Amino acid sequence: MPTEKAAPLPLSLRERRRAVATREILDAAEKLVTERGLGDLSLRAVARSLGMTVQALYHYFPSRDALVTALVTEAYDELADAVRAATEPGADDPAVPRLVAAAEGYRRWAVDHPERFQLIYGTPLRHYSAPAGGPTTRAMRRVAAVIKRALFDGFTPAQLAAADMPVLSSPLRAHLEQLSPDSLGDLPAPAAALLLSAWGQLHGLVVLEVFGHTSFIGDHQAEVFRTAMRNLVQDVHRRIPDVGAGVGVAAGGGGGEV
Amino acid sequence: MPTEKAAPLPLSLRERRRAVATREILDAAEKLVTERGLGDLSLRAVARSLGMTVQALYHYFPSRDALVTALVTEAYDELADAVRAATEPGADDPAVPRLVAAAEGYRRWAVDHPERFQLIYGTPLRHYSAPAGGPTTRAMRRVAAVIKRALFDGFTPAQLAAADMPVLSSPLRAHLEQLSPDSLGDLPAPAAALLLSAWGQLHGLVVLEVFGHTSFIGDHQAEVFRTAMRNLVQDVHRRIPDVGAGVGVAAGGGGGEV
DNA sequence: TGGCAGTGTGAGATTTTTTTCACGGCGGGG
DNA sequence: CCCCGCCGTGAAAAAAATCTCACACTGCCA
Repeated sequence: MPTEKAAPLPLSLRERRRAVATREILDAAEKLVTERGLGDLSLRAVARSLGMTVQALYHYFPSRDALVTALVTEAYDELADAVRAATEPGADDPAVPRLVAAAEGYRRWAVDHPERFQLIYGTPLRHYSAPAGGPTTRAMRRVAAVIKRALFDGFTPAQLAAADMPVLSSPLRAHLEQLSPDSLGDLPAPAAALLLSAWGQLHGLVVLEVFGHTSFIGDHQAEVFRTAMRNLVQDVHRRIPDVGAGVGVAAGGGGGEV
Repeated sequence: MPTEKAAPLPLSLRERRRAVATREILDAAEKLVTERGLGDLSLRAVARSLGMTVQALYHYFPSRDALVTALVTEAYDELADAVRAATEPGADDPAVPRLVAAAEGYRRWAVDHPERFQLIYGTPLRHYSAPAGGPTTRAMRRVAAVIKRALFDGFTPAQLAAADMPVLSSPLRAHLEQLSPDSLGDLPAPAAALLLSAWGQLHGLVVLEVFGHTSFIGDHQAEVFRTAMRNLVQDVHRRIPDVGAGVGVAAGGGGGEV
């Protein structure tokens, strides 16, 4: 519930009841999705599972798509929170690099909520497309921001600017550096490209697992993922120079400090 | 059409017509998917676009799911063919590493056929799940096999066995090496893990792009992808020792073999 | 040449979906 | 205190989906 903060506004009782009801509807929808699967998501089903009639829901959501949009947004937010929580200090073994912790938080949430992950990163709903520039887009960026922090916190802008990356074309450099600062705009172009690359690897393995394309690995998914992420950290550190004080980078050359 | 090979069997004319009709149905379905989107895929729609009635289709496919399975299988096969073709010698600039060529073939097919890619790697169809161990599974493995060849052809088993990877648990090693040889069973465990990692990165970037999560990159998707893949090749080569010629790790600088 | 299998149509049963409209009760704010 | 608005139900419109059953034509195989 990241949406309740410092709001001691004199909420009318009416509004409180409305908020509660809305919350119940969303919870029912999420429960329905996790239990019966994405294919059975419909206003009717949600209403049934609440013991209400379909028409009542229209007092809370103007259309089915609005409900879906709310669900998608919440899923993004929960994913972002999960990753953030996983990277918080003391959350885990401090010997684990931040990026690995973040990646495992990402994967953990995905395998714990496969349907909702598919809701976000698949396209499982007929005739639904997220409103352009809507809340889902913003929530999406929030996830990216969390990953960005997990990847780059602890590095100086100078280090990032000197990342060892192939030469990028100047149009691309310009485009990347002109983006909104709350997405990737505050990064030097090579660092932005590096982030995309890392996110790609992270996301790719999770997607393959959640969508069942690596089932032949059996019970060892977690271990495979972890080794891949350790390698990723190594590779990233090899590309970011150690000007001045290198903290975590000892891990880079060594790979040793298991 | 990878399914027609050395089959001068005395096909009955009846059977020929049947084959043609089946082919037409599949083509119509694919056209429909690419033009109207995945949400509108249904037997009725396919029938309409062929000027036939729904019931006739049941003479060719016993159910909607059977048709979908055929579509999925064909999509896998086409993807595999596209990757294979991209890696064939002379297909492209020989200075481009094989893995990069394969990756770009993979991406190319995905962005050229986004709906069919989503059909494979998303879950866009209500109440459809592929038959376990069915043709889709085999077609899936074919894709993996092509990528495996693109990654590892040119390396000796000794090199692969000596890949610089974190220590894998012995259960995992055992599991990986006991897999069927036509998937990953013929690889040393570290190489198998490396393949999964590389496939993950490759797939992840493509998925993010095709599903619209990196639209902020605009027209530069291809360039971002290409640099990421070049880095991937570098990283892979850094992990596979160059027994004999000592070029390997110098490649850190030597991404230069452009 | 005779019959049957293959191929198509017509009609329909059944289910499900989203969404709108009209109406009733209850409670809270002016 | 009273009225307006919120919240819920009942009924129904409109559309679309899969799949079955009975029937007709046609051309191929024996």
